[in-house]
Amino acid sequence: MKQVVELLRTHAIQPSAQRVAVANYVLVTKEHPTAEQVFHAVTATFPTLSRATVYNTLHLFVKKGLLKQFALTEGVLVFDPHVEPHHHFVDDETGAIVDIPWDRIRVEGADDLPGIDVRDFQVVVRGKRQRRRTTNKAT
Amino acid sequence: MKQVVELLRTHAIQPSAQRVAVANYVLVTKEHPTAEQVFHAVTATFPTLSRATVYNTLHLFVKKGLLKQFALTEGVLVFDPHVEPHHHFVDDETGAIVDIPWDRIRVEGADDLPGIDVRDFQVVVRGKRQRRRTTNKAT
DNA sequence: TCGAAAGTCTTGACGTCGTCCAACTTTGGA
DNA sequence: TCCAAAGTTGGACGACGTCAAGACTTTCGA
Repeated sequence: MKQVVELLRTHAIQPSAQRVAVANYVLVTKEHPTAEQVFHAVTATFPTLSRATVYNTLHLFVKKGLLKQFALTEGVLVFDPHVEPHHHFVDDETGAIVDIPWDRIRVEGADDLPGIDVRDFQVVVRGKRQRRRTTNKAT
Repeated sequence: MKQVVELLRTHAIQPSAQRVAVANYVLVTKEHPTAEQVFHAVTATFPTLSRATVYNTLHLFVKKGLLKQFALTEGVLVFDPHVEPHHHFVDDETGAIVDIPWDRIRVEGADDLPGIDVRDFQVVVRGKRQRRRTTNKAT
């Protein structure tokens, strides 16, 4: 709680009650929530929060570097508090998005493309999870 | 466009007038149009074509393997008649999507992830195009 | 030729996602 | 305290996409 306020301040963001509420959800989650998921999750405990404020706040956080924004699945933006470079796996069956550590995949040549100033890149892997072995958690 | 009719037939698709009209745009373009762009482009010459038919037709083409579908930029699906594996570059400034040949980037380890049946993967590169000399590169 | 069945298309309603704007409230500095 | 700036709200709006019902077409057998 306190550390979120500090975090906002160090990023030159006024820690209003609404922003702290959004931050406490979206900066802590391990999921990759959509804006609507953030809206529903936060209004559960902060009912007067408006949709516009959620969108304003998320965009502000992106601009300030607290979040990254992706469009990996069908037509909705997701937000990711994990801002260091990493790759993503998208489960075809559920749409779930899972982080893949940067070192797990080696990429050569992506930052050296003619005529392009590369800002960043990532590998997007699609497929399905194997449920048979390798799980100690039954679904 | 006889060859489009043939192409549809060989993919077990009834070549109705509407489908041929959509195919003549979306299977020929080098762009990565959204469904709405397809709708507007095709209705320009086929005014009675309905939105639902465009969506139905695009999904049918995807199911039959004539198109691929991506969600790379802000919240809209794009369709790509280039169905062989390749990578993509997204221009931050314009949102334009450009194909990158598969051989241009080498990726190791993406198809060997524990617990995942990989269907396909691609590298998504973001940045901006160099228009002239890049002296004034801020950030 | 006729009629039925299957396939295809259209209309219009609907839901979601996201933006915009004008009005209101809160904050912080002088 | 007062005022301006910053932040928030609700509602309207538009883009995107889906769905169901009915109409229209094509096919095909009798």
